Amino acid sequence: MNKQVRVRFAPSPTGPLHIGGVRTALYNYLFAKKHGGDFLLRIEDTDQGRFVPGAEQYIIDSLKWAGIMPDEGVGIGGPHAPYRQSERKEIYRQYAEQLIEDGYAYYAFDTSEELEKLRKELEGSKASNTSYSSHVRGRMRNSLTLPTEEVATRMAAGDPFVIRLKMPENELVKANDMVRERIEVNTSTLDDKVLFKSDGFPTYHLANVVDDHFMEITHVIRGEEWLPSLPLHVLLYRYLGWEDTMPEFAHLPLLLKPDGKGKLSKRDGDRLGFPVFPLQWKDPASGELSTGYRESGYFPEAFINMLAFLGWNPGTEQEIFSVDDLAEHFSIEHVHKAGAKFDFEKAKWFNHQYLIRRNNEELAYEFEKILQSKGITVNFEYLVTVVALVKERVNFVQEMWQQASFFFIAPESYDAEVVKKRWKDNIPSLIADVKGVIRKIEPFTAESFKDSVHHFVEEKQANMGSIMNTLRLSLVGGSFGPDLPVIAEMLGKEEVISRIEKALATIK
RNA sequence: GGUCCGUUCAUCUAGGGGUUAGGAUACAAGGUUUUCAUCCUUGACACAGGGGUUCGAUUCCCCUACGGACUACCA
Repeated sequence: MNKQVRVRFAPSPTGPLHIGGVRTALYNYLFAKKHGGDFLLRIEDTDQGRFVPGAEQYIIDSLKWAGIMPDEGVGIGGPHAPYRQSERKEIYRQYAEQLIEDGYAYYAFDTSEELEKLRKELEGSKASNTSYSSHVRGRMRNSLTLPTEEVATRMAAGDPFVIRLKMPENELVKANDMVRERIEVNTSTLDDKVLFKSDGFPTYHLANVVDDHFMEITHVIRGEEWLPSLPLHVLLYRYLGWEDTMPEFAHLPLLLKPDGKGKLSKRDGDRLGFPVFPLQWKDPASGELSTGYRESGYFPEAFINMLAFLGWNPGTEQEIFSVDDLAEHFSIEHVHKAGAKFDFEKAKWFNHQYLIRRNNEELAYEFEKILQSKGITVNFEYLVTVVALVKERVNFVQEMWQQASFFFIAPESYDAEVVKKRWKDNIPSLIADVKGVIRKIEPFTAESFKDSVHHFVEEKQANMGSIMNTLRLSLVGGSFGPDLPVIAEMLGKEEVISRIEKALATIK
């Protein structure tokens, strides 16, 4: 039975998508592409209380930026529309009711106070199962304990109720996980999960199973936080009569904090100074702004490549993969079992790798935008040459400014350390002499500049290092940058002379 | 507390009953670059611990430790 592969990414619009979510989406996408299947985006907005305006659009925009385009789903449509669970609300209740009819679920009328009381009592006891379960359901207020008439009366009166799964006692549920293989759990350790809430919405567990079934999902690839509820989901498929078409499951390792322990969170990004979101996000409630990978200068391809390697590897030593390459080589078998600590240094390295592979025109185009924002306009050909000279030295396009600003404007100041180290007492007169030599160079090229300076140094029996480095200091303002003769040629004779004069007049 | 999952260099990871335990990032040293960066070479750095099974265990099993997730009318 070679069914068409169909996978889904099903986030909740409760805030900005964090990079762990993007990775989950990515793995789903890669799996679908690898198998020629479909990747769908479903929005799980069954919790009205946690709904955050803008979060859904943020998810869509993030996926788009990352190049993870769904084949169907919210914002796209498709044969199983709608893909937003709030718009599918009417579908779920009948399945919850069906479970009750078949004896697998029941109505519960317990108030939150009663539930709170139960929780306190159970936590204080030595009970191995401290939840609403088969051990206690017999003494709670539900359709299993209440007389049939009272249940009917309550229902007719519109009393609030939930529908809970009647978790069987002492049954071994066997489930398979593509990453971890066999998982076995005794149902006595599980609880009677709420499937249908008193506000008329299903919980994740019900909605997820119903939707995955009707949307013909073949593989559920999701975060490891769902592993504990896998047995419940398996039971749900079984009780709903869908076990023969139940999808396969793969639970992905979590993304952990770079330092210390625990799941990666927004706070870590703030604390350690790196983005945890793909795109910038402004919290609608607090107005707080969080930066994103896009705004930090990451190429989406580099971001994706970096993310792909957090928990997966190709089994070879290749590390640079385009999205298409990833799709071709991806396999669940190579997903690591343990959580991955996020390594920001490696993320930067990935971006550098993509940056140096980009063609100069494209980079020049990006860099031009930054220059324009600083009020600098410059010949594009010149810019392409500058980019070619500095691209190896930066991780991000915006870093080109600090590496190349001297190509556009004369240094405003001179690196104090370099001045201290190089600008000795004999330098000003030597540099003034070099200036005279430079003035005579014709034509003014990197080659002729180099030859003239060499010749000068020999004649004066001066120290080459001190001349070149002080010239560099004069032209760029510090001890960095590409080959000095090349810089000189780019700048042109007049500019070089003027910068030397400025340095002579300014330093010390 | 309970349930489940996990544990190879600092980090991401490969491997897998017999290996000099491999690669990448970061780090260090040297070379190249008369600067810086790149680049090249080299270096240091790991199988959590204890029991088994076995001729042999880092690899398989058990226990412990540690870490994580879950334990809501949240997903």
